[in-house]
Amino acid sequence: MLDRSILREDPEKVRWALDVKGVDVDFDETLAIDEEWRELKAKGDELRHERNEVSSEIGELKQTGKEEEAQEAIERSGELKTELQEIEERADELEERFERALLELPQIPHESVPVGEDEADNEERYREGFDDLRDLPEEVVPHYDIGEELDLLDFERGAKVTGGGYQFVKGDGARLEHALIQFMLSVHREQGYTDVFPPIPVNSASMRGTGQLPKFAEDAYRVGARQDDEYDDDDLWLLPTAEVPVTNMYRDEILLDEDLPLKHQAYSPNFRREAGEHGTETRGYVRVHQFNKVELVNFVRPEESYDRLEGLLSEAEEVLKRLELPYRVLDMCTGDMGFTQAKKYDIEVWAPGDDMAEGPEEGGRWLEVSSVSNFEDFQARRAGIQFRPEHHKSAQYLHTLNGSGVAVPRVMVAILEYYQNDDGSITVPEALRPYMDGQELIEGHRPVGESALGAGEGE
RNA sequence: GCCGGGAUGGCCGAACGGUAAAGCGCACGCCUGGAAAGCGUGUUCCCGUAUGGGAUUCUGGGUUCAAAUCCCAGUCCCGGCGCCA
Repeated sequence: MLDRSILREDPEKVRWALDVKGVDVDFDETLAIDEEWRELKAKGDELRHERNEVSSEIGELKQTGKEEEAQEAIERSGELKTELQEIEERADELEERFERALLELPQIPHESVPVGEDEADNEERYREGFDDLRDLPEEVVPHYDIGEELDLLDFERGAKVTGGGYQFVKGDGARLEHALIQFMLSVHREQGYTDVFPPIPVNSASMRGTGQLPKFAEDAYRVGARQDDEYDDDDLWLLPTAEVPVTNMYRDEILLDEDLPLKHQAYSPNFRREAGEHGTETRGYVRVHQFNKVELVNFVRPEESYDRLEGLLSEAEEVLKRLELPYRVLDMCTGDMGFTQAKKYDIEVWAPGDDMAEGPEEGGRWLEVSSVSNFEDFQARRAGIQFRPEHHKSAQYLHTLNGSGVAVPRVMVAILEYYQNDDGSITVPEALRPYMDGQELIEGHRPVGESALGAGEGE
């Protein structure tokens, strides 16, 4: 949420943000609402002042036994009440509209962000890990095929048990995923993160605090209600990212200066409806309705947030470096950045299995595994998270940042493809072996059930 | 799930229909060679350049000229009973 004073003092800046982020709202109307509200508010305050005076007069008159005069004053008070009601009703309505409009204004991008329309305008900052690539098989088999061949991924049964977009990860695949999670958590623990195991359902107030609501209701799963039912603050949703519970952990609180910077990491499943995403990327373990992620959340002093953004980026990168997976880092442009962010980097890992037009020269494709963002005080203001710079001073909004400690499934994809061997087995990255009882190779399993027979995979 | 009690500033805590005490903490000022103590002022949000005004006792409704206070609904906390990995 933007500070309302910025709308009054520098509306052009807001207009610019709307333009470069490609957000379409009637900003002039919002300004007009604010103006009219202030007028009514002043008038209402005046009437209320009068009424307060009359009211305390009544108190005095009653106590000194002047019943008649008191009666007169009571009548006068009644008149004021009617008048007030009219004005305040109108003012309340305007304020509500203003608040709602305020929630739909996006964060203003930082001056260092490249201006652009869509992903084509993102700027690549650098690549890592391409100098010393592994020897790959002639044809790298895409993860969804090799995952099924080795019986590590099972999309059909996931669809049977739950629905399309859900999957079973099995055997060594499941072990690999567990290992990845534990590995990430310990890397970040070394970097000074405190572990948090968050609740999975979160209420609407939390979803609003981090910016998922009201604009993105259709992307999240409702709990105990129909998707399109109206919702209030206490209604529940399945978390789309652990950012929601972890950031909102301190909602409506004031932290102490010595608490900062505060670094939390949270492993959780994430639930996304991916509404309207059909046709693009529905295959495999890349865009699914439920996936695991280790999320990094930082609470910092405002003047430190941009340094911390760089720190957060390298903390997230560390995971890929230690896994020796090639990747690149993008500076996201204004149009591709998202509603809540002031600046954002994406980390994309190289998955060599599927050649795609947008991929690197080596073939394969890029997979976004992490977004590292600075929200400045946008979320803090929505969620009411403040800190006290010095014990005496008044509280001010802190800055929040977050980054995926990389999304687990897409790293699984990269491992299944990049660590693939000629004989169709998968080498376990060295960094993960301690988390898999020293296992070095994944050779797959014999599938269970007669449906596998026809595919030539059975006995 | 049922029954009972509760929610007031950064913290503690009074007022229990007449318009939100006191204390602690913290800051500023006075005092001091300096500090402590002491004294004074301040310490939520909104409108206003400002004098100033308004709002605010968990949230939302209601009763009343007037609600922290009474009534209804909800949320959370505490205690008891029940159920339960």
